[in-house]
Amino acid sequence: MFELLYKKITEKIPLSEEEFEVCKTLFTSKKVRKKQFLQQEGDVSRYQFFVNNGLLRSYTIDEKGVEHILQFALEGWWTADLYSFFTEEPSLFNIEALEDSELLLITRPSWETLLEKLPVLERYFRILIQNSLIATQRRLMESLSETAEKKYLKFMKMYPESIQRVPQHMIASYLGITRETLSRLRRDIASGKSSA
Amino acid sequence: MFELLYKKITEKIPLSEEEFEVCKTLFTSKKVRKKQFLQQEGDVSRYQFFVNNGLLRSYTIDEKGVEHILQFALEGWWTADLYSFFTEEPSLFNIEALEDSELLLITRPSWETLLEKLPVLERYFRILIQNSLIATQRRLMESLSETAEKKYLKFMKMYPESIQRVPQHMIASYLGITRETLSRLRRDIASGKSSA
DNA sequence: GTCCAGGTGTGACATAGATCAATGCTTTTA
DNA sequence: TAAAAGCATTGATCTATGTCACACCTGGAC
Repeated sequence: MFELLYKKITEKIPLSEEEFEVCKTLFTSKKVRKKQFLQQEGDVSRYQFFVNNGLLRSYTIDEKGVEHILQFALEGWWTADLYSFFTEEPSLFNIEALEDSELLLITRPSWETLLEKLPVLERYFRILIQNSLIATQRRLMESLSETAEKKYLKFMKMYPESIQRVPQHMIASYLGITRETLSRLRRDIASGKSSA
Repeated sequence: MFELLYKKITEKIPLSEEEFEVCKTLFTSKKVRKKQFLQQEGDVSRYQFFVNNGLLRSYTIDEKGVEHILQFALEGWWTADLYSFFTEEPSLFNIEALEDSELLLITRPSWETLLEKLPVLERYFRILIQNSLIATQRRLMESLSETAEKKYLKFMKMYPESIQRVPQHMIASYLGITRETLSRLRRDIASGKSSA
């Protein structure tokens, strides 16, 4: 149940098994089925989610009804709406299981307790968030400077596993293009007509 | 020299003046003139910068020679290329003063020392980076879903001070549009022809 | 087995924003 | 105080990508 989380934490910081026992008391586990929602737009975000196995996505819906995917979360990843989780303002994001998944959940009060009891985890979370910031900044710069095709090729390189497990129209939504455009540029890449 | 930094830190976490003395020994200060570079693409990023006063920008240049601005940094803000700073890989970013500025600089070794001596700062940096991540995620979602005009109007609301101090073509570059498009949409907004 | 929802592909057309080119400010610099 | 550099604006035109509409395929639900 907690092996993956322990592994992930100790990849970044040293933590004894005894210390880790505290974690076990503060998380709850949850199984969800494909298509199940963990959080919906308008709710206050009550949990941070750690994915033991399965696959989640978080996304917003704009005024025109178009979905925009912020993040896919695979095994070993965290996901949450940090803004809503910390401010208790209603969330703009939906979080949905794309596959049957097993998750670890932590509430805000438990999270505070966790950091009080194991202040060394401040460092773990700092590193985690820092890597997430670096990746998001890169994605932002690419979304401003690259063509649709280059963004797709980079995505394929960066997340080959997601390409297999996620429907194309969601990858399009993650990249900020329409499914039609993605379909066409895939055809061009396959036929060698593209710049790739 | 250090008042603003002390103020900013104690806004987020408690820190006595005695503890803060450690900081004073680990930062160096630097004055730069408008247009001066603090870091150039290809360099390994040696410092994190805290802006005491003045204004910096960090940006990349794509293959076509177009600039894309990642961040403006006003008084009280931090800026750095975190990826290069931590991995010692060459940076993709240029950091340049847009006004004469006074900065505090910290090197990687000093930063490590700082966190060893004052582990409570892990929390400060975690909160800082977390807020930066939340803002960057929002900017990314907006860049994928909003029109040029809406992005500009939101920018005006969010950073009215930057609008005054930064040339328009740089705001355009931050928003991911051309200076011509920004000029035109400003005209439309002013004349009331826009949706605003 | 049949039906239907979810997913993908593709053609015809529309459009937001980019590109190119020229003009006239204003500010810096020498 | 003149020249140069930086900046904003505007018109004409181009283009990558979006929009709309429809066809086809597949796998699970019944």
